[in-house]
Amino acid sequence: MPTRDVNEKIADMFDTIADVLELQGDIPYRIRAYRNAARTIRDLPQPIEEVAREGKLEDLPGIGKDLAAKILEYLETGRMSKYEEVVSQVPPGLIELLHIPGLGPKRVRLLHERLGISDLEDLRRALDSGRIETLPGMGKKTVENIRRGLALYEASKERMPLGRALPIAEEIARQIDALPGTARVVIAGSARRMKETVGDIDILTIAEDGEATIQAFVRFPQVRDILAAGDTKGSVVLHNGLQVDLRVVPPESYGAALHYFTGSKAHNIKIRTIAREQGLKVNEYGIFRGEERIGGEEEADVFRVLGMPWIPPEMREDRGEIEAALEGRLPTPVSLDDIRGDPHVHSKWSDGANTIRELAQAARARGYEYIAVTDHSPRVRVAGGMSVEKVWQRQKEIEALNREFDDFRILSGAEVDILPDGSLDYPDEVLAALDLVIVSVHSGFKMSREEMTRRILRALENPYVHILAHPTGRLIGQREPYPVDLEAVLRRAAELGVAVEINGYYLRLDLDDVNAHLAKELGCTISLGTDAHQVDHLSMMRYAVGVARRAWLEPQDVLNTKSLPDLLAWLQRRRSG
DNA sequence: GCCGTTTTCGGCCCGACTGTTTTCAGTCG
Repeated sequence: MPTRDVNEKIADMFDTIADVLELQGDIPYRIRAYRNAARTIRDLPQPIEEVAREGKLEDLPGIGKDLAAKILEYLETGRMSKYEEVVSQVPPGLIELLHIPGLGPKRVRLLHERLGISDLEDLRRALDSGRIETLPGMGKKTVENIRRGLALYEASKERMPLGRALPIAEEIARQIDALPGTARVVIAGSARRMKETVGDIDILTIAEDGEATIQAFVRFPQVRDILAAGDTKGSVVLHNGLQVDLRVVPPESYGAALHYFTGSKAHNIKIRTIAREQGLKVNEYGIFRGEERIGGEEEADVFRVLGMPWIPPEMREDRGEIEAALEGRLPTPVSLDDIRGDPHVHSKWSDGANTIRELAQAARARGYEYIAVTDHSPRVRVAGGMSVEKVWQRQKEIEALNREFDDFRILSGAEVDILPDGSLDYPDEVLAALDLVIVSVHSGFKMSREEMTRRILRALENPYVHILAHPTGRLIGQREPYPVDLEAVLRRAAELGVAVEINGYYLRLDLDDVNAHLAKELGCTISLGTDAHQVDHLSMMRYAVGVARRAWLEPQDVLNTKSLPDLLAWLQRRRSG
């Protein structure tokens, strides 16, 4: 069975080939070609084997005759001779050194050729012995930078989940905003694009006195190390290890700089290429025709001069958004304002921290029309799963609460465990009495791909099921997705009218952006749920929306953009049909 | 190595910062 694991594998091989070619001083354009191809394959929603089978490898952007042949070779033989050839030419540990900030191909090569440094351990020893300073072009400061780069690399091998990093960034932005002379402040970079993890935080500001702003910034209490502090740029590492860069930009360049520092890099490259074709130049200072500045104060200027509408940051990954914008078919992605309720919330009846009343009040205060309280079923013992008896008791409480509200509705729901054989953890008569039934896998992850697929497919067949939650079970930075033929699951869900979830809990974000896009293409309805276990978690809806926007989902693709009457009709549809 | 209503060769995004350079190389975003 083809899987996207193979995509990852081939993308990694191409990236490694690019690394080695860099070390060998090959021409930059060939190196870039490998990197572009790696990115294309990594972002591909379907297994590359399918593309290969249809003979469409060369239709993929950045894949030509040569790379298509290499992919085919790997798919057919399990090996790629170019990869094996280049990898055998360098010591295995040398490639990793390229990933240390401050070390590029030239310096790694110098270290290797002159000092015999071949891996992290060699580098650490050479730093301690002071030998590196004897090399040409390696002064004390460069060596010190490499030392810091090594520490940074080891400390931050893992990127920080967006749900941790964004609140930290927002707090720092607030502190900058409170400084005297700050006119504007905005978070840019991958955090603005709502990428599921971020490597560092980029913040832009317009300030009267750049130097004073930077000096204040590097003295914020969260700061552990100051990496740079000039009059337009400051760079720090916080106590939690997160790197934050602050840039002071002039008002006339604000929009151009915001676009530039939001990225992604691939998106920016394509924008600049298109600008060049039109005889324009786009950089972080503005948009220029010859010497003449024709825009740059607002971000929309960048897109307008190139003849396209403003593209939402979450879509700027060079996954076709620029072409879509130019052709006037850029979707308007779902936004937080479109969300009318939260269909996945836990109360004290299972492992939630708050009462149903507290959850309802918090949801109502957010402007929602409804929530579904979806406590766990008994099998999930660690989560205080509800016995059938408790389901009936809870039902009474919900009915009583609903009589108190005339502009808000609590739906009685459950997150029902999918047992290893694919049956559900409540009998049908209980499911039938619930307004909204979520199903999900919480245990028995270690089955084969075929068994897991069969298990989930069987659960979907139950006519009382409305939503499949966190369909891959992954936890960012903690647990890989369980093996499953996700495409088969999504296909069947679309046929049966079962919605699939983008779980907004910051460690889940499951489905992810690529799979959520695939789900849309296959015709699935998608439910954005927070899986909140306390009232504060209701705010994680913004992460679910972020993933949805990265997946190009529009309001009509999303279950909980429906009004309460429309939602109730949708919930009834499968049961009555 | 890819790509093409400026096509099959000759391009390929581009500026800043840092350190060590005496005019610029290496790295980064």
